[in-house]
Amino acid sequence: MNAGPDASTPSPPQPTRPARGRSTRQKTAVNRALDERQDFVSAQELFALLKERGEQVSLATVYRILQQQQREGRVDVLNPDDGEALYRRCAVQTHHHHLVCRQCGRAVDIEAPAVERWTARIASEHGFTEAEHTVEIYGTCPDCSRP
Amino acid sequence: MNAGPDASTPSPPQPTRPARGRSTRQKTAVNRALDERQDFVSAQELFALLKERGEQVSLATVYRILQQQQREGRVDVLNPDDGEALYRRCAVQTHHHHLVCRQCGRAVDIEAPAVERWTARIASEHGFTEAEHTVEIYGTCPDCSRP
DNA sequence: CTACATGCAAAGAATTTGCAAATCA
DNA sequence: TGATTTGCAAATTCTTTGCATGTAG
Repeated sequence: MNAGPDASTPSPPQPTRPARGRSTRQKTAVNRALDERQDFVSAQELFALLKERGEQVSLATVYRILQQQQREGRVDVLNPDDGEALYRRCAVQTHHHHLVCRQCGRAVDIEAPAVERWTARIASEHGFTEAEHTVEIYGTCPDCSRP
Repeated sequence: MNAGPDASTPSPPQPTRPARGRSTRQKTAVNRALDERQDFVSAQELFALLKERGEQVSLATVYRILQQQQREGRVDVLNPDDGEALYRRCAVQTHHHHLVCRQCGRAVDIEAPAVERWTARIASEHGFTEAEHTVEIYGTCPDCSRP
């Protein structure tokens, strides 16, 4: 997507694209859950969470809403090795990375212009074009490592 | 990129465990294919490739061999967004990253001590322990971008 | 009213697993 | 021989889709 990591771009005053489509009970519920729990969660977890809470939203709809928001750039997505995608409503809308807790999904947004520049340089040095990159750090957060 | 014998490296943590288990026709075939085609391929592609070539190996076995080698640290695995894991026999056995062509799977090994240090620092600054990271660069290689 | 949203169940895909038969050492 | 390996098919998981019905605007 982002072909030229341009860290020097001044934060554009265009935060969240206005939510598309109609406003429905389901979207509201999903959004509320995402806003409250600002940790990475899987679609299935989110679904369980909503159900537990009494909200009636089908799993398919959760997936649909999630991918719609992904398209709109309103949620960040992670693809860990274990085959379950993780979603999160991020504070920052600009390109950034994450330091994620494996246990609870809690995450810290990381911005690192130096890394952006580095990846761009590596790619161009090897003649690769349209470079994108993936940089995520996984660990155990202070709370979860406390015995 | 340069992964050559580094005499100055302090005793490297024994990465290449001797191939385990028995040697079989199937393992030989899979290994040969992996060694020849040193690009990232999915299990399914590898399976098709072997079949095409006349080698008789079942898909399940390809998966089993691949995950065994992964455990042994003999292949690197990538988890792109599109849900298919990609495997590759790497020249380097030490920790490194990749610059991968989206089209053909061709990859360049990248070593970047600075990035390693950076991720470790970020994690510890936030009190995260047992930090690991994912750093991959995707792009279009010179050959594939040629019209 | 009518295009978009949702629910449900079925479909898909990638990967794993149970188990009997084949095979390497 | 005897423990591994393999093949095959069935099972699992996460995710997507088809279609009839519901509903926001």
